[in-house]
Amino acid sequence: MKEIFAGGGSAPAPPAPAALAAKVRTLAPSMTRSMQRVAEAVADDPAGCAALTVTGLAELTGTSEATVVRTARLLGYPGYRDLRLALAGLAAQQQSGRAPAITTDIAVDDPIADVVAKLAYDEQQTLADTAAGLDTVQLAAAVTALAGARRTDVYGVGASGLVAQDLTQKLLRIGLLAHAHSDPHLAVTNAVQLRPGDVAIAITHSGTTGDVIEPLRVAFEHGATTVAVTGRPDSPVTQYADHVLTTSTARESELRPAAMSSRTGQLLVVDCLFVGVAQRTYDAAAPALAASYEALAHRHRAARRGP
Amino acid sequence: MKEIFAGGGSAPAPPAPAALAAKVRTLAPSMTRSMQRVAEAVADDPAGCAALTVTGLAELTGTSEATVVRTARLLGYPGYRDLRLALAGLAAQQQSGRAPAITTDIAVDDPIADVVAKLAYDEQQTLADTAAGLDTVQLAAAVTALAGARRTDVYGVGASGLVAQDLTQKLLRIGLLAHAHSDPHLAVTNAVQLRPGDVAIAITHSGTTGDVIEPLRVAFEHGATTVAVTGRPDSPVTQYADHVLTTSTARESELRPAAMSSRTGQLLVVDCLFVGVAQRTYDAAAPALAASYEALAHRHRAARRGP
DNA sequence: GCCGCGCCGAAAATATCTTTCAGGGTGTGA
DNA sequence: TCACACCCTGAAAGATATTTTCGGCGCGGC
Repeated sequence: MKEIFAGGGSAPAPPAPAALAAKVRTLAPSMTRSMQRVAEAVADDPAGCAALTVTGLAELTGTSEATVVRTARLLGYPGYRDLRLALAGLAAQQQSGRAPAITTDIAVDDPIADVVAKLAYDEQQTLADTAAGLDTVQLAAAVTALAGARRTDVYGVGASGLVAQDLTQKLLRIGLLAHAHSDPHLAVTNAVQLRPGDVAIAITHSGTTGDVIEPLRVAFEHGATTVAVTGRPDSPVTQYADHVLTTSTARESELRPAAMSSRTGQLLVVDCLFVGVAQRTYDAAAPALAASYEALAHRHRAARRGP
Repeated sequence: MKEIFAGGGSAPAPPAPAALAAKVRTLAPSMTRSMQRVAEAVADDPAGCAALTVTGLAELTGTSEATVVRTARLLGYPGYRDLRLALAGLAAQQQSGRAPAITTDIAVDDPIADVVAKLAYDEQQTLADTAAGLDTVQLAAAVTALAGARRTDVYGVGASGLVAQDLTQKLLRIGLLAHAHSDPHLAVTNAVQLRPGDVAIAITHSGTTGDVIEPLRVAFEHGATTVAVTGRPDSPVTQYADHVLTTSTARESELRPAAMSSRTGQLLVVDCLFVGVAQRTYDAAAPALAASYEALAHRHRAARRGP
């Protein structure tokens, strides 16, 4: 984190320290075939690849040096040299730290205890990857925009719609004006009302959901500050986003649809946004939170025991 | 050239992985003045040195490249390149080792990066705790009931309402008849329709939410199989629950409302239920999942590039 | 004071990494 | 169906980084 370059234009993208496996999964879909081979080799055996030179890795993956360098660039490093360094770090972490654990997928005949263990592990992994890959500069910018917004609209459909609602509920609790839209038509008609100083947030894992992109585009063109929460930082939705917050993409499969693991990462991002805003507006947020808690008290029955 | 084979027979010592600081101290007495300066710099700030080239490190220590290489050799590495790799690994290890220090609560003035780390850590903890505390027998029973249910009603209000909707969405996707109720009146009027063989699920963290307990009670009294997903296994809601699924309760505080961490555990339970049911009804669930995926395809825009 | 020993750094030699450029494949539009 | 354009891909040239070589210089012994 203390990297030398203070540089800093728009998106310097800090070289991932240990969020590499996550980044590979996140960016893999936007890679060409050859680059995917390289990325796969790297994610598969960080230690082994760290011991290889560009030429070695190129030969191993049956590609050329140029492709290896290109892949390193795509992953956010200045060149292969730095990727190799990060790889060595990752290898060390893996060796010393946690066990590789359960790498297998969920099978149809897995006992229920295994299902629990695998799902829990997977979601933990998603959280760790998302946290590691989250661009705190973008996050801070989004928080600032939210904290000062006149109103905030959040777009999401399907599973992401629930995440949108979750964010809205939280923001309302601290006194902010927020609304979640899952109806594409209403979303667009509302987006037209937005103006500079307002905030629009689109939540979509694939980044290609037209029903969510469209209102964000409208909001963007009306001058609102736009934020995209997506698992694909190069997807269409980011075209209209001032700030992009990337969630991790975990393995998915037949019994484990994308919606399941993506949701976990999205919720973490949403929580971060919420806490960030609550910090910024603490004087107003704290009493608002207390008040909303108080207001619900009478709807709870006394517990048999306990506090 | 020598990169490939570790060569052989009488290799005196494999490159130290992390025992570098110790090695420096051990070998320091046998070093020349210049080499000591290099070794000291390396032991002092592995991360910083890993970012430097031979020339950079030589300048930093006021020595020459040759000396740096000689030092690397003395420490047991083939050359500076490999020392640097080990250094990067060491730095990564040190950094990750520092991570568990985030046991403290989120403060108002925490930098955003800390917020992300703390939230992620907390939610991971919640997942681990929930997975560990989940009664697989109860879970299996609930899955069996769900898989054979004529219809399923899920009750939840507030943040838990979103979890209820999440479960409903999933069950619908695999062809089960499910409905989420967050309106207490409608929930009760629907609960009256339930009969043996049907399933009712109540989701409430505190276990004391009257709006959720009431419909579950009605369902229970009408002979439906009832399930409670709650953080308090001894709370009122469990009175009317045939099966109780316990979620973990993480720390909460002013800036971290209960809704945030409880939701994570609830979603894990919901995911487990879903996967469990999908396993049991695989022959019907798999094509249903595929179909729902297919149905959405045309609502996605093409990504900028693809595999 | 002279000599030998070995540490030290500048510069050459080599390996490694990066960039450039042109060939080839793929999908698209006519 | 054919032609076009785009973009992936790898070979080789160009730039950096690392390693080796070699001669100077200080230090202690005689």
